[in-house]
Amino acid sequence: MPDRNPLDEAVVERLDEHDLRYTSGRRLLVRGLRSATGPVTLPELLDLEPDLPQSSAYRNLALLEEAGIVRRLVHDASDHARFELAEPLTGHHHHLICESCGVMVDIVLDDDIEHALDRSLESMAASEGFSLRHHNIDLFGTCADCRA
Amino acid sequence: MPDRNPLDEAVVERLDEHDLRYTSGRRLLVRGLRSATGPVTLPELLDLEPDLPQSSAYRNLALLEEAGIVRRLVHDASDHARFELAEPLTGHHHHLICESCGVMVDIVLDDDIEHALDRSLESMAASEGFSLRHHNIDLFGTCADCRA
DNA sequence: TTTACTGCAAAGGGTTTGCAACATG
DNA sequence: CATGTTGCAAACCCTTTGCAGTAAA
Repeated sequence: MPDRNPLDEAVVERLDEHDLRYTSGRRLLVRGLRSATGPVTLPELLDLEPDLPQSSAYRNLALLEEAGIVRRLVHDASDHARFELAEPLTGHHHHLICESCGVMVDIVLDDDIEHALDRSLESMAASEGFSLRHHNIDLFGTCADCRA
Repeated sequence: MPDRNPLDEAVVERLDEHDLRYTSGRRLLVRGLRSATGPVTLPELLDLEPDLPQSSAYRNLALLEEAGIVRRLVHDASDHARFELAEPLTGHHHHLICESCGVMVDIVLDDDIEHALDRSLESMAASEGFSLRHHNIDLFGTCADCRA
């Protein structure tokens, strides 16, 4: 098995834990997701990797999500779900979303803001009786192209 | 028209601006949304207000959204969209979501955290060429009932 | 009385699944 | 070879819409 890189290693490890094989279709999915600059819809993914049949792509994205390799997102303005590689493989980040064209871009906040926020969110959750697992921040606005 | 309260006044004002009437079905929707402790799905709303027919409820929620009275949310874990009264009528807030049962609860953050965050998010957006309109924070965890 | 609105039933459309053939380890 | 996986096509299910009748201002 040539061409192994750190991301593939991590993917294979998670696949093994779930008795899943790293088939050619799953390789294409991972390659397509990695080549994107943010979460992509299924049509966008099929456009990046045209050899993927739709039903297998959906089926494998669901399996990869269960294995902790993929994260599925839904965004109010789009009919399609969006997919990205999971944070353990890519690092904690948030999303900037253009309300005009729907494009989604990854962003990373300063550590000190993240920490201050974590503390505040933790206490809010506790006061409602929740145990907190993680948080999302979505920023909505208009991208440079759509304002041009 | 008796029984007007401040919320109804604000609703009527927005309806008028959009040439929409405050019909009995729309009153039931607003009453149902107001009685909930967080965003609700359509089945939940029909359960709160059983006299609402499904198609009219969906149709009116869409119109009320256009009029700035209702906000529609989609949440990864649920097949159904969720609806709440829009922030101009209720105030800025975020959501705490139970990953086990799907329930959504409104929360309000401290002003100083909101302001620090606003500044940070604004500069992130600007560095990507976006003009920022608003932000969402979703907290995911497990509610007290589901941990019991 | 004009125009918006209602509710039923049927269609729409992204996503999921049954099944028989195929690949992987 | 035993078991996971594929891809087509059909089903699913939340949501939307056409239409003929009704209610609001």
